[in-house]
Amino acid sequence: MSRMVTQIISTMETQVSNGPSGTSLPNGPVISTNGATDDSKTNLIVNYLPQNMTQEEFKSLFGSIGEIESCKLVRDKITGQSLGYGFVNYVDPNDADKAINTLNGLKLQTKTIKVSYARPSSASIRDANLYVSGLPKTMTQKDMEQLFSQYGRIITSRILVDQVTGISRGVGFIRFDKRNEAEEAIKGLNGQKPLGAAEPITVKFANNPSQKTGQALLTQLYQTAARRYTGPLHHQTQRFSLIPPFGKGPDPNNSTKPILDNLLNASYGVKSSPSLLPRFSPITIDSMTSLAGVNLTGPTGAGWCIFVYNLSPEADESVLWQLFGPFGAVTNVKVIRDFTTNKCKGFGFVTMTNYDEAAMAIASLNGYRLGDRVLQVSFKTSKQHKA
DNA sequence: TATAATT
Repeated sequence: MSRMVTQIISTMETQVSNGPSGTSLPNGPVISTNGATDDSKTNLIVNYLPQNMTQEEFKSLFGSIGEIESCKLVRDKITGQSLGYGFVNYVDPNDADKAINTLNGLKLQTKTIKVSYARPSSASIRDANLYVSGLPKTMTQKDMEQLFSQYGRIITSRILVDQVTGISRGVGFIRFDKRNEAEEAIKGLNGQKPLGAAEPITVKFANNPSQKTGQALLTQLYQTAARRYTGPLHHQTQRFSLIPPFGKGPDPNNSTKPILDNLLNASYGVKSSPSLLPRFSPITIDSMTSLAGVNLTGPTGAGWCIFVYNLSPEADESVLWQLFGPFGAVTNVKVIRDFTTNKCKGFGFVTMTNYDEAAMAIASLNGYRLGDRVLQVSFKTSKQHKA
């Protein structure tokens, strides 16, 4: 089980822009002559969202750009689990454009989200994802795209690499715009040797990632349950009580602990965080919070409120998302602005769901140099509240 | 030899 956690595969992906089609208007919803609304310039698809991100967090993140007409985090119909992508339809096409420019590539926990225009929904674009294996280890993502591009428009491509060495694992994925393009690629390339390759490649339709093995689903259950608990870290394993499918010995608590430790450590999101981060140390975090957090407001409803001081007058919400997003679930960010000038008054607030992630963010970002300023970051206290 | 891309 713990092996599955360490098996996270690092990948590279081309960011393909799905440009909106049709003529462009400066503002407002586009109404075609038949009365149907054309949302091609306002509707976005967001991919590679963290597994634990909620609909509320999703809305909060994209709502910080502009007024949203509608948004939806897509979930598995049966399990209710996030499928890792969603849609945001803005009122104003300019905000959709702004969202792509400011949020595409944003790092959230272990993910780098992708924000692009949604293609018009249709049956012809479904099931157009191919799984490719037996690729020469020297073949790059560009090489692979070049090979497949003769069969149609490529939406995404990816070659899986060993996380430690960075060397290609010889397998990858190609998503075409249309299913029939994917079919043609299979006909043309399955069993063929790429230019100069020793072995033929296998090209077939990819399995649907939502069709998981029982064990993978159980892992996911554990992750979800573990992240929901927001107490101090050293209490986490002893308070945790999801046992039956995992316990092999007479004391399921003991046999479960190492698994949980792995899952919890994997959930800190430290790996993808800025290089300035110190190594994770539960003792440091705990002593810091117990000494400095005398007047902690605590997890009031939504989560743990963090006070961020010494932001520049130009700071905006996206800065706070970028700073705190890598550490875990962020439910809300707010930059406090002067009423008349609309400039940041030098501080803001961030709400995070989980105590351990909030503590990690504070430990890492307090004293962080942002431009020519040094940030002060702490749990919000009642004293600061009055100020 | 397996990633969360169409509501």
